[in-house]
Amino acid sequence: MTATITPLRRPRMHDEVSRRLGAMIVNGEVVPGETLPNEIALCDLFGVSRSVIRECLRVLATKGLVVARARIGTVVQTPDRWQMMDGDILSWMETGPALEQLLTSLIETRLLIEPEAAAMAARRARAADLLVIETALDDMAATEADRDAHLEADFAFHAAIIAASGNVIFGQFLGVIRKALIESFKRSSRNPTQRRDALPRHAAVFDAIRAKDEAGAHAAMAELLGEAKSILFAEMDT
Amino acid sequence: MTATITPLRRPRMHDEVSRRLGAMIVNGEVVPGETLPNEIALCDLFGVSRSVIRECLRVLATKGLVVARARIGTVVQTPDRWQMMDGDILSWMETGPALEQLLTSLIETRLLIEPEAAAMAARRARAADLLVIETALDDMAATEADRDAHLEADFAFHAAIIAASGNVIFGQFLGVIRKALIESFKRSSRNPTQRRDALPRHAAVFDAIRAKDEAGAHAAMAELLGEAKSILFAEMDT
DNA sequence: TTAGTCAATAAGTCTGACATAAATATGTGC
DNA sequence: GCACATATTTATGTCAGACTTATTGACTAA
Repeated sequence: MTATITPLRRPRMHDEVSRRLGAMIVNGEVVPGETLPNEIALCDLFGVSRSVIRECLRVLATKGLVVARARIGTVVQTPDRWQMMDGDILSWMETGPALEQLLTSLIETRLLIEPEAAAMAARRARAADLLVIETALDDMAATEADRDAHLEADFAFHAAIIAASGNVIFGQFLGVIRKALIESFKRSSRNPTQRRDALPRHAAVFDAIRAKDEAGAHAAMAELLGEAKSILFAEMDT
Repeated sequence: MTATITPLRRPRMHDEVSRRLGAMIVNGEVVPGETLPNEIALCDLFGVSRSVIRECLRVLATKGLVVARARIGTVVQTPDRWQMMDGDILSWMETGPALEQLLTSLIETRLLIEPEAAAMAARRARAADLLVIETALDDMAATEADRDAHLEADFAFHAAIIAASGNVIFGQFLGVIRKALIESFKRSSRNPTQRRDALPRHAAVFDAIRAKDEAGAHAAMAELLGEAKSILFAEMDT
């Protein structure tokens, strides 16, 4: 029995159509500046009603991929307007330079944010925060046999530290990072690499936070991520 | 003639309804876990058709504010699912603890990201990148009389450095930061404070980048933002 | 030229119907 | 009386077709 079970929502037409249309855009099959076929034409193309098409276009517009204007049509936007922090855009991207740039940017940002979050946690963490972090650490130790559950506990550890940092923006990141890692593992169709000394490295971060050692927490997290970084880059090169 | 004129799109019903419904959610008038009135009831409440209501709910769902489930209804999500990097959520929030926490988080993140971006720009910037930064700097000098244009050039300066860093995620931030600052100025209904020595400080950042002095660029940007930070906090206290 | 008018087009809105998923109620056999 | 299967209810999801409105580009008159 796997540890994490996704709620498994039923398929909705507009989700599928959004995915396909969105993928066409983020993969450059439709160039920015270009206008999509009009709504009626899209109905014919996808074989769905106009309601479905319109809801898709609303979704894509909310993600910044397109803008709809009367009489003009729905025009594709330049990538700088895309909401990259939305996990969907990431998962719609096919392997290629654009995805690689996005992943590299995400990793760079993570390397910047998480050590700082650990330092902030060391400064601000309350007893309850520490307990959540420690629980995640215990879960990691207890689930070394079950890869999925172990990975889940690993994420929970990082999430707990970021939560303890008190910065709500940092939390948004981890969500995207998580999706990026899962996507990355899915594509390379092999299980996440797990180093033997991962656990003590995680524990080192926790110890520093508990000791309110800001610099130590920063360094320990940087150390931990340096490892994660090389692993992900190895995945990407596959 | 002001420098920046917004395109001035026509009003769309579902934009207005999204704004109102979204504001109700982000301001806690509807508690996470609670289900909204069903679509028919919302039609009556807002006096619009179901198409409009449905497109709104799709927008709010895309922003992570709600999730729609058959038979259950549309249920409000907890804030950790909200796409905080979306500028709308920020601008829908009324003054209060939640907004203040979000702004504080954004500023903390900015203080972390921009100096790093400057350092990366110092390492990676090509001639074309430097030219864009320098042009923005010249614009700042040339528009000291016109506040709007000056602020615009200021943003362009930061945007150019972030673009030169080559990190696409950093760019997403500046978009939100920009909205946050504009909102902040709008609410306090006074013009952005501008220090007399702002220009030389900006120039110092550019000089360090041009000289490929990573540490210097980092420090100069941190210095510049330390100032910006105190200004924004002063605005918030008003 | 310039300004005003008009037709064409695509998004935006409205209406009403039916399909489908899921929680609740109802019934049936043991 | 209990467990399991079935029906009902209720909300979202989808469909169809009509009408409205904004915007452009072409046409026309001063």
